[in-house]
Amino acid sequence: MAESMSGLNRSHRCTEVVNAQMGELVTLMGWVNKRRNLGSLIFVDLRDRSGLIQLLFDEDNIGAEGFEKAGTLRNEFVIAVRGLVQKRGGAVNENLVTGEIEIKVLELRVLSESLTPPFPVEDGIQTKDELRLKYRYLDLRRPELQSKIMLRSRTAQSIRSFMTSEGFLEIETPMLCKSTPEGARDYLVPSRVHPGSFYALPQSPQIYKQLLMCSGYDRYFQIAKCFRDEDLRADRQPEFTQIDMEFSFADQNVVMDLNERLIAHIFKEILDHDVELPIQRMTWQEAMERFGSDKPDTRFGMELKDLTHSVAECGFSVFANAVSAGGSVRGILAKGQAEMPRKKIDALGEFVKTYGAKGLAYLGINQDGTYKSSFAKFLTEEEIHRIIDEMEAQPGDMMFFCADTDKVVFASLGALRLQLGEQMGLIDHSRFNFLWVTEFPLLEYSEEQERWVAMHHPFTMPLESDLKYLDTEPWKAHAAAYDIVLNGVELGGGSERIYDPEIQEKMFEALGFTPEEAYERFGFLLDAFKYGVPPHAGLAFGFDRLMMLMTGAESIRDVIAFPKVKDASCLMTEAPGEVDDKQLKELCLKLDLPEEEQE
RNA sequence: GGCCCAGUGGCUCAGUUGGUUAGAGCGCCGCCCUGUCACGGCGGAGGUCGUGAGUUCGAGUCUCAUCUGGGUCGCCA
Repeated sequence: MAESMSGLNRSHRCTEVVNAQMGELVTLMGWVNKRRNLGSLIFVDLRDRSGLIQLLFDEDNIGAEGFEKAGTLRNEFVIAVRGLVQKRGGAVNENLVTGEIEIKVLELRVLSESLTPPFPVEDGIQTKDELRLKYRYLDLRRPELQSKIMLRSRTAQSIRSFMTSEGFLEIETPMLCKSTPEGARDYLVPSRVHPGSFYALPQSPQIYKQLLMCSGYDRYFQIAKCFRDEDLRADRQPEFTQIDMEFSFADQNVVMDLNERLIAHIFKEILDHDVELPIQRMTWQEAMERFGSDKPDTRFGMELKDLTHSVAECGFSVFANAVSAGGSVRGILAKGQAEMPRKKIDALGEFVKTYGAKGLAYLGINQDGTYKSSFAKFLTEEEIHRIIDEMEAQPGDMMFFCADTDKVVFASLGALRLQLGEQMGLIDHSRFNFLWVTEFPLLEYSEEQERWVAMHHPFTMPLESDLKYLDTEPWKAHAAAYDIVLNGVELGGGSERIYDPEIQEKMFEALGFTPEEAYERFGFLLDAFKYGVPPHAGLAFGFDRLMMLMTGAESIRDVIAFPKVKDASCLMTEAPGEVDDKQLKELCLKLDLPEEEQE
């Protein structure tokens, strides 16, 4: 039976008691983490979000009735105790902040009992995600998760105070927005008042923040919820949080400088880690050529080498054909891996196939100077030597090569590099390597839509030097767009924005919108640009990803209080769920489910 | 949508070439225990092996389908 806490006021959190006086009377409330019943002496570890403290129950202090009640305590009961702070009678527990003290309990109230939890509420459990997520409220009691969620809160606070001190205003933007045709799939919300019409949940506050610049707010930020109806990954949730910001009268250097200082501020304040400024910059082209990725992990080398010209005429037709088809041949060097067993090489070959590669050529140099290779037999000794020279390989080294279009070669070798870097233990996991990747292409070709789409978003300013391409060859243009990368994870991205309606209209044209379509979708923005708009630029961080990296979490789920699973459902609430006919009718909606999903 | 991995008491796992009554640790329940902190001791309960078909004299084990969760490619302005 639950008892009332009436008349008691919590005086401390558990670990805050270390600051109390010996002999002081304290009132604590929390969860039973563990009990140790020695017969006529009962120890209980009391837990709250601050940590643990040991409670001591014996009949002399709490009386017969109280002692009997203490005997009924079980894990996860919520209790309140009044008692005296004292030095432990037994050994000190070095593992606890409160290891030298304990509470001699004078009064116990059981505020709430608990069933036996379905998994242990403690760190280091191996319980399946499925069960943890169903009982998320229990999982969130575990110290390792609590520390991540609390770190997230402190980080948000740190961001707010920094941004505010830099003259940014925190302004909220709508959750019910207009659906945009570009970018990710929208989550739609039907309108009751406008039957047949839908709101969309924001993929980002992009347009609103640009309008705030039009309105003269100058420096805006928001810790904003965003929604994208796309498939999940270990670092991707359908609803997520961005640190979103926009600057007026600023170019990309202003944005990058402020964000470097923001990052340094957060890492110092929250992790006591010094971020070396300025953060290294690299163009998109350089990132692709050196690392095969637009988000390079710069914690280790093993960079790609371009062999296209060296092998263009060689006797291995796979290489020669790729080159004559306009593609490239590139390789990476795995130091000291010449002994790699065939089975492992084959596994790596299968691995790169998932990135579109048709195969993986390899060339190892044995210590005795002989070769272990899938293709050396097609080459002259001279051709082999040229490759070895270009790769800077030594006896004992292994080389891997990929020949295809640049897109496939970069994707395959970029992924292979990460895989090998991890397998060979080249990655120092204690490091935080930041990197700016700049000058992204303005457009990229969408095979699915059979047209050019904006790589960043349609409001991204082309580089001034590339404006000349807009009318005739827009795919050649690069953008004043930049991503910030941490340890190979895309943390955030931003750009200078178009503020000239003429350029914006050309951009829409390049994307294949007729002026009418562009006006239909973004007329309000184009109109706004006609009434005096400051040059502006901005950036948005993935807050969840930042927290994931700052806490060392393996999954983004560990830094989100109530995450969704792979199919975007919630195992705890079982959202999404069906709604009743009355609700549908009110919205003038009728279901038209595919055959196999009907009962 | 494709590919890969996993699913055995509450939890984590073991389970041999298919062969008696499916085991262990932790947890749980009961009794005992005055300095424990992975408390200890004694005893006990608890499993249609994710689900459904199939092969077989016989299936936790083999086959197929399916469900659930994870990872990944596509997708993610």
